[in-house]
Amino acid sequence: MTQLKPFHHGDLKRVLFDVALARLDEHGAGGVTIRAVAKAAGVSHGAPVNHYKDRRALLTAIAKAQFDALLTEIDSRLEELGEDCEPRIEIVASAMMDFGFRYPHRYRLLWSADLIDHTDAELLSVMDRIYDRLCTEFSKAVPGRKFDKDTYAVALWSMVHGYVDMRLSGMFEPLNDSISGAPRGEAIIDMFKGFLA
Amino acid sequence: MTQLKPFHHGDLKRVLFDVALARLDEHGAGGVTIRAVAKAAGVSHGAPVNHYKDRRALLTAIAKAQFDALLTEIDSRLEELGEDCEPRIEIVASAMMDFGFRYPHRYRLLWSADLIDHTDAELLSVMDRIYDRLCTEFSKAVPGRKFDKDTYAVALWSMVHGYVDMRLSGMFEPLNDSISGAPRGEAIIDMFKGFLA
DNA sequence: GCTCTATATAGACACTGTCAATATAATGTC
DNA sequence: GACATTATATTGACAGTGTCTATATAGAGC
Repeated sequence: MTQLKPFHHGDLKRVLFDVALARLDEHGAGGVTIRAVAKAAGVSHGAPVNHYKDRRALLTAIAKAQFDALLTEIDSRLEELGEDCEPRIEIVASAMMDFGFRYPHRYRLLWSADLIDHTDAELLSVMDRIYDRLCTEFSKAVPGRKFDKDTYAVALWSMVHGYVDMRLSGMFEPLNDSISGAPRGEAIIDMFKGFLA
Repeated sequence: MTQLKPFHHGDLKRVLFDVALARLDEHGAGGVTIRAVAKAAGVSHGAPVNHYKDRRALLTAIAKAQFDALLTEIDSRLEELGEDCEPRIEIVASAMMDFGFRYPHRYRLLWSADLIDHTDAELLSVMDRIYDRLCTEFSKAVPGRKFDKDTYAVALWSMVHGYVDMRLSGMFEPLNDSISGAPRGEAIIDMFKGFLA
């Protein structure tokens, strides 16, 4: 029998994660404090340490889950598209962009070196897999070019990341006008694609 | 006569700025606390409020100064080069990149929406002037192209910013191997230039 | 001399992360 | 069953933080 308020929560790790993610979306990473999360989860401020050793570990876990979700989304879109070579690079790029504009605080967290641990092995692993998707598409799309596929992949990912990051800082144009920040975002991806054609 | 420790510091605003900048370079933005800066400046923790109304204002002032310095550097390099059209875009891009790799914490601060005020009029003004430099070069370099100069400017700035930002997160390759992060950075700029040729 | 303003101090408040000591629940072992 | 061990949660403390208040002093204007 589960009591109304058992001493052992049972699923606290998951609840802490969910609460932290909700607070991230609503208040930004600054709103994800150990004490606020614990309070929202209905436990004392000392409870979370049993599941996340410190705030950094909690935020890193959230970041990792976001990269996982992004990779899943990319693979899902790629699979849906089949092996038509040409538009596949756009798919990877626009999936990243869509994610950034849909979840600005989550996206910002992914690149906050002061908040998460960018040397975490699992985090690096999923980032590498995303990077591999880009490289794979480029090695198919531009076989005999001046620069190697890594340069193309780095350039495109950099461009997409830089665009999202600067837009989230209010640069170029306000975010409100379109949820996906599409017009200019699509334009620069088109431009990049055009360069390869 | 200046006493050894006069009540009125006389130049506290400047000292606070300098101390804060030094702490930023050494410890990152997290090390720039009002109390630590006040202590290093030899005043009480309540003194800074007379010169910077809160921590955000202090960090925003520092950010503004960095953009000013970057613009000055860009203009200096452009002037040195003369009106040869072709390599001027590279100059703007590499000046940004050099700044980012030389002063990682300063660069990171420029895009920390939670730490500085990106609606500050003076800040926006100097950012606009940097953006204008890019646009000017593109309007000279690519007169009759498929995309307007803003798209090129946004794309290049995004690419450069994204590359620096991700490298500062440890992405792609370690920062240690070269202070300027040059090889891949030069490659992606070359690639962009090549697209326009 | 005086007043007014700018500037600095000191203390308080409500937060924060993290650690240590303690208490309780759950699990494994006999 | 009883007992020891481990996992989990509570509570309190500590050193920080930004920011607000009340207070004190310096300097400038008259």
